[in-house]
Order: sequence, then C-alpha cells, then structure tokens
Amino acid sequence: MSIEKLDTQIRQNQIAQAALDLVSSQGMKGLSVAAVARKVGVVPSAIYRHFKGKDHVLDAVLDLISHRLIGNVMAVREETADPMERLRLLLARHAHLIRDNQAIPRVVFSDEVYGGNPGRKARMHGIVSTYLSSVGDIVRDGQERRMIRNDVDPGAIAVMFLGLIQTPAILWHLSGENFDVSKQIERAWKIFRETIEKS
Amino acid sequence: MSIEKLDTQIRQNQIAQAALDLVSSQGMKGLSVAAVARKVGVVPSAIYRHFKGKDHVLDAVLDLISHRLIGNVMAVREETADPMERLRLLLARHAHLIRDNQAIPRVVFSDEVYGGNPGRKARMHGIVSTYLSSVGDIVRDGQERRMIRNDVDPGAIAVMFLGLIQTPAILWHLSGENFDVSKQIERAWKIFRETIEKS
DNA sequence: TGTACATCAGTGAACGCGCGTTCACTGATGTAC
DNA sequence: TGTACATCAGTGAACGCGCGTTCACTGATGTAC
Repeated sequence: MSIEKLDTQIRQNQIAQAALDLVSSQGMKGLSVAAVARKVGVVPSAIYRHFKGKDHVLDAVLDLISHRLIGNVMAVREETADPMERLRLLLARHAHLIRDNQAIPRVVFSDEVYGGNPGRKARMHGIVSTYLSSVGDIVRDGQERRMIRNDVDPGAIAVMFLGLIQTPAILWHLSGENFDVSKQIERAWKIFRETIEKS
Repeated sequence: MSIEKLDTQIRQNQIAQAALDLVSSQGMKGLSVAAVARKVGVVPSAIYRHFKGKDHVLDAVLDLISHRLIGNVMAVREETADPMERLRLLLARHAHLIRDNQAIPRVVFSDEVYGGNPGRKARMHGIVSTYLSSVGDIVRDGQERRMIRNDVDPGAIAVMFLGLIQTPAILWHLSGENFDVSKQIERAWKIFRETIEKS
C-alpha cells in the first residue's frame, strides 16, 4: 500500500468536504470518523492528525456552509445591480444550493447544533443572521431606490424570503425528489414580487 | 419498590408522549429507550412489553405529530367559517404548536425519517401533504366564495403559508428563544393577506 | 549533488462507553370456580 | 365471598455492536550540511 502524505491544510479541506458530502447523502448519522476517513482514503485515526476530534470536523462543515451562503450573496451582487433581480437570482441560487447540499437543513436541525453545544448553536445563528442581513440589505437598497415598497420592514421581508424556499426544499426531499421545486419557486416568486414591488 | 402495572394501551400513550417530550427538550439523541423508560417510571426493558423496538416508539411519535396537525385544522374549522380568518388562526396555532413541540422540526429533519427507513419518510410525506391539502382546501373555499384571488394555485399558496412559520421557528430556536416570532408572524401575515385577498 | 536527520502524516491494534435488545424470572391483577 | 390459576407487565443482568479516541510505531518528505 502506497502511503501518500499530504499537507494538513489540504487534508482539512478534503475532510471538511467529505464530511459535508456524507451528511448530504446519508444524514448526520453518516458522519462518522470512519466514513470520513474512508472517503478521504485514509485510516480513521489519521483524521486526528488534522482535527482535534469529530466536533471540530463538524465545525469545519459549518464553515463550508457559511461560505456557500455568503458566496451566493456576493455572486448575485456581481451579476446585477437591480435589487429585485438580485432577489430573484438569490432565490434560484439558494434552491440549487439546498438541492446539491441537503446537508444544510440536516446540519441546522441536527442535535449537534440545534440542541447540543451552545457555542455551535450561536455560531449557526450568526451564519443565518448574516445571511438574512444580506437579504435585508438588498431589500433596503430597493426601498431607497423606490423599487420596493417601503412600508414593510426589510428584516421581515428577508425572513419571508427565506421561507419561500424552505418548505419546497422539505417537500422535495420528503417526496423522494418528486416535488417540483422550480415550479413552486416560480409561482411563489411571482406572488412575492407583486407584493413587495412598488406599484 | 412498589411495582405498578398498567395496561399496554395506557403505557403506549405514556411512552409516545414521553418520547415526544424528550425530543422536544433534548433532540433526537435524547430519545433513548432508557430515557423514555425513566420518564415513564419503568425499567428500560419494560418498554419492550409495549413496543417491538425503538423504531416503533418513533412511529408512535409520528402519530402524535400527525394528530396535532390535524387537530389544529379541525379546530380552526370550528372556530370560524371565514377562510381568511381560518388561515390567520391556523398560522397562530401552528406557531404555538412548534413552540411547544420543538420535536416537530427535529423529527422531520432527523436521519431516522429524513434519511433512513423509506417507509417512515413516505409516512412523514403523507402527514405533511395532508396538512398542506387542508390548507389548500381552505384557500380553495376562499376562492370559490370570491374572498381570495383565484389566479393563484391553492397548493402554491399553502406551501407559501407554511413557509411563513418555518423560518421564524428556526430563528426563534437558534437565537436562544429571543427572536420575536409573534411580531414576525404578524408582519408576514399582514403582507401575505394583502397579497392573496381579493381586492 | 549527495547524505543524515528532524518532522510529521499515516497506520493498526486496542480501549471504553453508550445504547438497543434479549431472556429467564417475579409478582401483581383479574377471572373461573 | 374466598381461593387457585392464568396472564402478562415489570425486573435486572448480560450481550453485542458501533463508534470516537488513544498510542506506540512506521516511513515519506523536505531541509541542513
């Protein structure tokens, strides 16, 4: 057996990504040190060369999720300057993100963050809050530019916005990936758009 | 130690309720046979007199959740005949339900139903679908009575409706129960109402 | 350019804990006589 | 009304499995000379 050695930094990235993939495909119970190691092509105990323990691997997964969310916001900011268009694109991106990374809802609702370690829960709260703030910023910008009605709180809009995707995402998975997310999102967006757009 | 014997039916109810409470307070990892037994006041192995195994206890929890949801729909149907008012009341009831039973999102997203046993996942899908159908029925009724605009699909409205609650519920928990769910729901409902109401 | 050495990623065996489940038993409860 | 018996809920010890983690080791890699 040829033993290949790689830098800790490379391994950390590989391990975090492998962990995220495992959670996406098999849920939190699929996130075992052994499974991560197998996926990376290494023996379980080798994981401890790069992470202090399983908990730290999970923290790295939170980092990945955080980066994905922030990345989507930055991407739509570059794609267009129109606030309404930014929201529409972000909606589509978020839908894709959750589809590709089913890990996200699973991690958010897992015992490990939802119920366990208070620090991790706070961290997840920070991630979600940051994301909502970004959405709120887009809305506020739209209000200032008189494109979005300004008798509504940007934060409230942001929360509703996120709600547009969550339920379809759940239905999509529960239905065995049969639920038509695109169609639902399209319909919901149409209604949502009329609602908040300045007439 | 005085040994008290109770009917299987009574015990099954006690066990299911204890299990639901445990998940609400400690998450899915708190749902151990030992913990359930302790809560009921019995030794772990006694659980097996009333359930074939832990999986069947979880199934009983699904039953409870299903009944709670259906119960809310039936309740608002009795409270008023006005479709719009029914939706408003259901929204409030659902918010309370999730607050009191944090088990609901945790169970829905748990590996046990979200990823594991396909039968259980299908069952959860049935529960959610039934609930959404009920909401859709209320919407359709409103459309037929010309109180809700009929250029929108009742099902799409139902999904959006559920989305109004889900995100606030998550934020409420992640924030350490600091997020003001009532305020968000109130604002969101106001916007949602204007949107779907026939003008 | 080649060699000796320090560093550290990777290995494999072993551990200990939590937890679901089994099983032979005990003794409370309700019923038939 | 009282007694014998069948039923079955409750007990406690024991098991086996999965899994996170530890530890002494091996040997690949890069560097100093």
